[in-house]
Amino acid sequence: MSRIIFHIDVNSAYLSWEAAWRLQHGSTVDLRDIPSVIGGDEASRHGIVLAKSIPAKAYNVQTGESLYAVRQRCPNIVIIPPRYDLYMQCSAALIRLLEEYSPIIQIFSIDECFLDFTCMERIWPDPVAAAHMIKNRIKQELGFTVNIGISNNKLLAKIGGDLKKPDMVHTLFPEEVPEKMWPLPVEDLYGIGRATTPKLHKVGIYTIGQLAKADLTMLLYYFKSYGKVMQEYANGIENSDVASGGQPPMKGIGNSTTISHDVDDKRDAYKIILSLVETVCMRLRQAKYCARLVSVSITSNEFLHCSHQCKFAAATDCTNDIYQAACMLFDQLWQRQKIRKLGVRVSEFCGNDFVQLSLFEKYDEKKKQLDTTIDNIRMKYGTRSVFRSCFLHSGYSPVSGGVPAEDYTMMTSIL
DNA sequence: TCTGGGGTCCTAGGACCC
DNA sequence: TCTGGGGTCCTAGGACCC
Repeated sequence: MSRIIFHIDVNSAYLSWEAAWRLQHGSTVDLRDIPSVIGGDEASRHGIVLAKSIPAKAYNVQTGESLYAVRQRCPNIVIIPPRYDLYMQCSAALIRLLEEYSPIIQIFSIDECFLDFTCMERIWPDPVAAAHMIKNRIKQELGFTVNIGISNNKLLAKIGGDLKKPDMVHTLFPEEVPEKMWPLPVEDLYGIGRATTPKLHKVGIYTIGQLAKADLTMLLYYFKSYGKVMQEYANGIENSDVASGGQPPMKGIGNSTTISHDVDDKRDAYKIILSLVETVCMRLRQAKYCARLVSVSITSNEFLHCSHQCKFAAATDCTNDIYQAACMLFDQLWQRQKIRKLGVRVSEFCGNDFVQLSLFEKYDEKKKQLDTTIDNIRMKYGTRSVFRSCFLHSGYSPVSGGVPAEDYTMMTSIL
């Protein structure tokens, strides 16, 4: 039996949520009606566009573009700082509403999800009418608009939902693919990004239709096994389930930060690394994992990127152990280049409910207790309530990097 | 480009082993 | 040694997504 899959996507999510909040709190201006963006703080070198209004789109404002460049073209642009806690709440409210329509929902990112509508046809025989009803309820009750794409699989539902925005319902069933999807530029296909697009152009493929009908031997020659996947996608072939059974286990936890000024002093770098390790380890312990692999990455002021990793003999969740490892990795990696951004990431998880005693290290119950105590204090009184003295008057934050909220997981790259 | 931060997956090349 | 072939693991980097 063929399935009915919805893809629900909040239009310009961050901006819509901020706009809706402001209207609900007495503002007379709807940010969605004027050239506006959600953007980071330029003074601390976080100045990029995170979301844009449709009037801003008329100035060709791109997500990820620098605010400086945007202001050159559009001097009257309104720039609003991001508020992630608001976005979490809006996202959660959206999911709660959608749960009234199907128990099978896959949260794909903070502003996107898939909903399996297959068995709902008895209650709502017309899925398109149901999608309109859902869309309109979201608009009325939550104050923001969504696009809903409908098809038999997640890939087509997602591409269909993107056809025309905002506040629209689209179908993209397999029989509609030649007419609705094949004329689109090839970069509109899920999985085709900045690097692959020019390569496809080079072999004469500009539209999804051309990719769908291209010679497979040629695709395999230029793109290896990915050539086959791309061609299947271009033909609308994809059959993964809407994965609603809880979130898939996390594979890694990482935090990184762009520093407000270039760093060329090792002691400064160590402080930033510690602040990142603090966040990473708190999240690690919260998830009840221990990690075996630690990796450190550096982005230079020239945007050159490098990374280095090492493995523990036994997995750990101890801030101090991971900090020591990260510093060693940094020493081995750093060639005295000016540092713009630093990152710390841990992976290769196992449960933390037992202690793997290494042959050569002594298990230290005190270290464990220290971490647990600090976690508890921070949970109760805030992340900045306890911190290491080296941060006093250092100008660096004792804890850096964001902590995604519990009830929302990042997307996975497999649909 | 005055270019963020959080993820996942894939691949090439080298080391090592049989 | 004028040096086979294949498997596995590890590492760094790159591609993609939101």
